[in-house]
Amino acid sequence: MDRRVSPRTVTQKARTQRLRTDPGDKPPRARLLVDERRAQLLALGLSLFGARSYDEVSIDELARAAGVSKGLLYHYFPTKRDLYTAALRHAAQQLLEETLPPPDMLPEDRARRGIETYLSFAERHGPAYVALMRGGLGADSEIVNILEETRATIAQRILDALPIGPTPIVRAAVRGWIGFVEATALDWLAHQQVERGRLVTLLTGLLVDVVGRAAITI
Amino acid sequence: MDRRVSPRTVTQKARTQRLRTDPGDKPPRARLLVDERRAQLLALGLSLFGARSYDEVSIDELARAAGVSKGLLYHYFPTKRDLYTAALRHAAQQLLEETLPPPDMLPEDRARRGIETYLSFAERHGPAYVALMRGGLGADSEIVNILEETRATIAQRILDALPIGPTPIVRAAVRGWIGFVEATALDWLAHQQVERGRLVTLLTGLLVDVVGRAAITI
DNA sequence: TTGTCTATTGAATCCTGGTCAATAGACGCT
DNA sequence: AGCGTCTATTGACCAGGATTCAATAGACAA
Repeated sequence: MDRRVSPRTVTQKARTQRLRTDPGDKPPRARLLVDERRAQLLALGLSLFGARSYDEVSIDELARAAGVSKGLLYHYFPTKRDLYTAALRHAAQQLLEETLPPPDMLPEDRARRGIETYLSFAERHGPAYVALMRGGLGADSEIVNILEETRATIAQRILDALPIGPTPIVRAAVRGWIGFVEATALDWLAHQQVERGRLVTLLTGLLVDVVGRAAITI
Repeated sequence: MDRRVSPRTVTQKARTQRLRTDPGDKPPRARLLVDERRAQLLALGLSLFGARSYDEVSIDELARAAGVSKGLLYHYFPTKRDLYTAALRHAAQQLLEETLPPPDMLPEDRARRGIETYLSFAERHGPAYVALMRGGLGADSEIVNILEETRATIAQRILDALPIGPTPIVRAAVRGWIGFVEATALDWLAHQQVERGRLVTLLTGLLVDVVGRAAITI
């Protein structure tokens, strides 16, 4: 990936005609603030990577959809993978922010609120949520880590609220419960066969079951 | 991907020298039966794609590892993705075969046996199992389908054994439980912090909890 | 031995990820 | 207003990996 490109022999004529291919047909360059442009590209990346798999979305397509050149994409993100990673990380951070319950709630209400806001996020950010969930499916360690760190944060919120200390099996059970939540959330997004409130009730009740079961599993 | 290649202008000299670059250094062509060759390529694909991510494994590398030409790979599988897909499908079929409990068992014992054989498969086929679960970066719909069909088959085995009819929420709960199993299986493979029998007991007990909870969730 | 079928090959082609020199937008200063 | 500076933006170019394709050789039957 660190390619040594051969020196370019640029003729005098090519030099003067560079970037001047029929300028009459092109809109003028639109220069944005760095933050604005970066945010635009992240949102677009999430949108496209949420709808199709990573290698189905080419840099060319991303550039066309954003109305910019490929070179600009590389100005902001060193590689296509970096854009993908940044977009997923952005979605993960949003998810964690939006699912953090108020600290003055009772633990039982916090769990329910957390699950409610989780499903709400999944619904409002449909493709971005799917991209995040599927991104973690890859074997690329950096991207798996984004999702695993997100899960670990959520797990820690749960463990912090438990009246018992976290044994390995309780940790594993909480991790499994998060897998349960993700599977039902994706199933729910895809099929919409269960009413949301009912799903929240199921997930909340199951958290208690899971922890209880794990605590007594010898 | 359906590329129209321009007609090749092959000189008379190039035509007679085709496939004749220093034949003294090459082993003779080894022609295999179609089934044998295909099975070889699937096993190799699973091995390599299980160890590294999809786009880290090139067609060149696959060909070299198999001791064949790139052209042969394309003779058997239309694209690199098709080889990948076929390999995953093969792993999924193996998983379903090896986790099917004997039909004359009691339902409770079937569930435990199913879970035991599932974890056993995950352990024995480590990287292949992980590849199946992770499917590749932002897995495309065909690959997601392989995994979803596998899960649906497992879910149907569970639902068939239930004394109650499957309402949408029971279906969702069973789907969630499968998510739970997968999450804990992957966690267990990665960290080995819980003894396997204990995990089996947890998962078996939780299946009862999950179904019971779903049945009463109004 | 000859003919036929097709698995196998390696060179050629193309597309996508990435590079890079030139340019133009934006701003500050005189 | 004009000039200088910085850098976002561009489009042509490049290389490697995915794919194509015409030629060849292995295997079998007559």
